[in-house]
Order: sequence, then structure tokens, then C-alpha cells
Amino acid sequence: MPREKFYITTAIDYVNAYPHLGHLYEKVCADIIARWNRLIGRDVFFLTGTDENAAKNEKAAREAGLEVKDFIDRNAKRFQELCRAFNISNDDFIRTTEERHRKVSQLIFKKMFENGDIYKGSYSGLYCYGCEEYKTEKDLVDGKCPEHGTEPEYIEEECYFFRLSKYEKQVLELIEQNQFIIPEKRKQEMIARIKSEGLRDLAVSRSRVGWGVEVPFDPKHKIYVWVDALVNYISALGYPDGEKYKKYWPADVHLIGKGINWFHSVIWPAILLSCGIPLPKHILVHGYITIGGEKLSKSKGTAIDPFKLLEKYEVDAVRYFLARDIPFFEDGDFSEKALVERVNGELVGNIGNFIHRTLTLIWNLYNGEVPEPHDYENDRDCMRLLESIKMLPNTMREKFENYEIDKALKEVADFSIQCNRFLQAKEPWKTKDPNALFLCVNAVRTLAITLRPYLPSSSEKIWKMLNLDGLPEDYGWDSAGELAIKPGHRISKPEIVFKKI
RNA sequence: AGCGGGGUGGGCUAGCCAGGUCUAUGCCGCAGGGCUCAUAACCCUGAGAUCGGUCGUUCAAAUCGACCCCCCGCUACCA
Repeated sequence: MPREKFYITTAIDYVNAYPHLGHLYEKVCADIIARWNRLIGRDVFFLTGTDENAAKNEKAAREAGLEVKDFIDRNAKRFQELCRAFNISNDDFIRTTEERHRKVSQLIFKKMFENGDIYKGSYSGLYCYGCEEYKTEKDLVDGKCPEHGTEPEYIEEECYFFRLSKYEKQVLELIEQNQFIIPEKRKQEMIARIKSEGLRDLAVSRSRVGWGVEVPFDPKHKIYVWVDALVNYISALGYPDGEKYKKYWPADVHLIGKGINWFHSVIWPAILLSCGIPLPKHILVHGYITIGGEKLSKSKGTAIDPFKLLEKYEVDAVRYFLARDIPFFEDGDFSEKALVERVNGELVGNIGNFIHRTLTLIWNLYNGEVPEPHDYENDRDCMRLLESIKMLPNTMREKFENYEIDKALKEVADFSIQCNRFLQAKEPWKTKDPNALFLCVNAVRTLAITLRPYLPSSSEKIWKMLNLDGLPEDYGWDSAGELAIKPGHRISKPEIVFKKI
């Protein structure tokens, strides 16, 4: 029987600057979801990448004193390094300047045109030559561009439009009648917006930009960045006849930040409908990371560099904090103080400490050999812990199915507290209680598996310390609920897994 | 400005929809004590909130209604 497939994407990032904490957060969340799906046995394809065709890049490159291509390559590399540095398990990394993407981007545009959904029109507005951008009233200060101090000029130019209006009914139906957008709050926002203002046709080409993908039948126009960017989700799979496309499309989850919900929930489905391509299953909208309650902002200096964090903290410490402290569907605040407190208090103090004390107890009291239990069925405390071991993967599965990755992780933390309490009650350092140690060592195994999506390398360390064969994924998620470590099994010499900061 | 969500001890948060048992929950942090196998876990005690404000409904409101203040999100045709 073929395995169920699971295709997850992140948004692709603009390369006009280096990655910040927000970029990392989205990748970590996607990684956790991807890894969890692998653990439950799905055939996962996890995509991330960079959006490199924006006109903004031209400007940013100029300011950096580099050729556009060099500038983009440099920054894109940085995003790839980010993935490696933080143990992100993406299966591919798409760059929209790659040929495999450009040709699909053009193909999609052509298809939309052939289906009668692209027509020529004109766009007009206030244009600032300095910025090479159209401006709105609110962009201006005293009628002038705040950056260049010049008055923008009213101009009109020819461009192509996408008949977005044609898909209003279908898109609204898609959103209203399905769990297409998660969470509900974001769904309601989109419904409200469609109902109040409807869908207007969208200008999908630009003729004033030098950097971008040419409209295939009219190369002086460039394809509008958003249309181009969205296409990455299928171009990376080799649309229209790549094996991966056939296998993995439609996407199960497009993970995005709340700021780009409209593009993913409305424009993207309309494009796909126009081309007759199946629609993705879910648009999953996470919250933002804030610093002192404020949005990350370069100008305010709050755009934290993830690489800087690694100079002080371990990868898994950062991952733990992001997954645990930021409520997945809402904004959450980042501070080093909060990170240190969370890691020291919970990851080290509860989870790490429990692991360490049970393993050293077995090491010291039983020379590293798991003792033979007897009649623990008659012990209330033992049966309660056993029940929790069995239940943990189930309760976490429920959370994961609702993408509540922060709440799922809290279950692990709560479990470790219970384990510590159990150990305290049994006092095996006095009693050598074999039942307690037998159950606890199995609880450690439960932790190794349930932490696997969040803290892949720490999980592996625990696994090795338990001296188990293979890796957690060889046994699968549900195995976390089993007493798979048998009496007589020898563990390795205990070492500290989570260090105090 | 329109629509939507929210304001609970230092921080986050439960409770509100189905009003009384809320003299308001849990976690973190803080003060003190117990215990000590362990990277001080676990247990106990304590300080700290009149539940944004005002008015009302009611025998009774954090919980219902009105108005006000503040915060946030989406939108304001962001090329």
C-alpha cells in the first residue's frame, strides 16, 4: 500500500535583506510539521525558497553597490545557510530566478491568457521615478515622496490584467465551505473582505521594471511578482509533468504569515482555477514574532539575526523557545530573557533533568541495565504513569492535527513534570524500585520520540543514550506510547543533553 | 473611517457563550521553608488583581446590556 503523501511549503522569502527571526520562525514551524508527518509515516515533501524577482531587489542591490544577480545570490545563500544552521529538513529550496521556475511562471501566465483570463488594460497612478514605484496618498508626505523629496508624477501605462473578478464566486465558496484557511479568524477576515469589496481584476504585469520574468508573448512586460512568486509551489515540483508534481500536488499545507493571506487564499486559488490546476488543501496562517510587543523592524533595530543567536544558544534551545513560547496562531513576543527562562526552567529543569536523573539512577543502581519490573499493575502511581505514556502520542496527535504545535509541545513539558513527580514519589535512590525505573526509562524513550519533530538532534542524542537501534522514525510516532525498552536492556553512559544557559 | 478580535496580580493565561460554588485558575517570576537521586527536580507557605472605565439589568456580574477609553488584526483600490 502506498504511503499517504504530505506536501508542505513555506512562503518564499524576499532576498532584499538578510533573514531575520520571523523567517526562521516560519521555517522552524514548517519543519516541525514536516517532521511530525514523517514520523506518522507519511511521504513528506517540504519546500522552502526565495523570491528573487521583485523590482525591490534592483534597488536594494544598487544600495549595496552590487550587481543585482550577485546581490541576490549572496542573500539567497544566506537563507539556505539559515536552513542548514537550524536543522530545517526541507527537501528542496526553490529560487525564483532558476530556469526551472521561470519557464513554469511563463507557462502559467500563458495558460491564463489562453483561457481568456488575461487582457490588456492600463494602469494609472502617482509614480515616483526615484523609487521606481507607484505611490499612494498615504505614502506621501506633503504630496512628496518621503525618500526622494520629489513630487510623484501621474502617469498611465499599458499592462495586463487578470480576470480575478470572474472567480469571485468560486473562491468565496472555497473559503466559506471548506476548512481552507486555518485558523477560523483568518478565514473570517478573508470572507469579510471578499463580501465587502468583491474581487477586482488584478494588474499582473509591469513594464517599468528591468528585473523579473518576461511575459512570454510580450517581453517588454514583466510578470507581476506575486503571480510569479506563487507559482514556485508547483514549479519546484516540475509542473506540468514532473514526477514530483504528479505525486505531491496539490499541497496539503501552505504555511504563511498573516500579512500575505490574501495572495494565498484568494489570488492563488483563482490562478489555479484559471489554469485548471487542483487547489491546495489548507492555507495555514501563523502569527508574528514581536519584540517588546512590536513588529520586527529593521529601522527600529529589532530585526534579530538568527545567526547571532547561535553564537550564544544551541539550535535546539532556540527551536524549543520558538515552538513553545510563540502561540502558533497569534503573535508572540521574543526576548532573550524569556528564552533563557523557558529553556532553563522547562527544557533543562524539567525535561532534561528527568532524563538525566532516571538514566543516572539506572547507571548507578543497576550498572546501566534496565531492571525487571514485577506487579506494577497493582500500583496506582505506576498505572497512572503508564497511562500517560500511552496517551501522550494520542493527545499530541490531536493537537498536531489542528496544527497546534505549541500546545502539543506543552503536553510534552507537562508529561515531564508528571514523570518528575512520579520519580519523587517512588524515591528509587532509596528503594531501588525496579518498577519505577523500568517505567521511567520507557518514559525517556517516549520523550525522545515526541521531541523528535521539535528538537531533532537532541532527540537523537537521547535515543543514542538509551542505546536503542536506528532512529525514532524507524519505530514511528505511536511507538512513543509503548513500553518498548525491555528488562535487561543496557543503556549507554548518561550525559547531559540540555545544558543550562 | 469601516469591519472583526481583545483589555484578568510583574509577564503570559483559565473562566465569560449556558450570571451565584470566583473570598478568580494555571504556569513563569518573586520571598521563605522542607526534601535532595539529579544540570535544585518535587512538596509546602507567602506577597501580589476590587477581573480597562462609567452606568445599568438582577436577590446575585469578570461573566448580560449601554456608553466611553485603550490595544490589535483586516481593509482604505500599497505599482
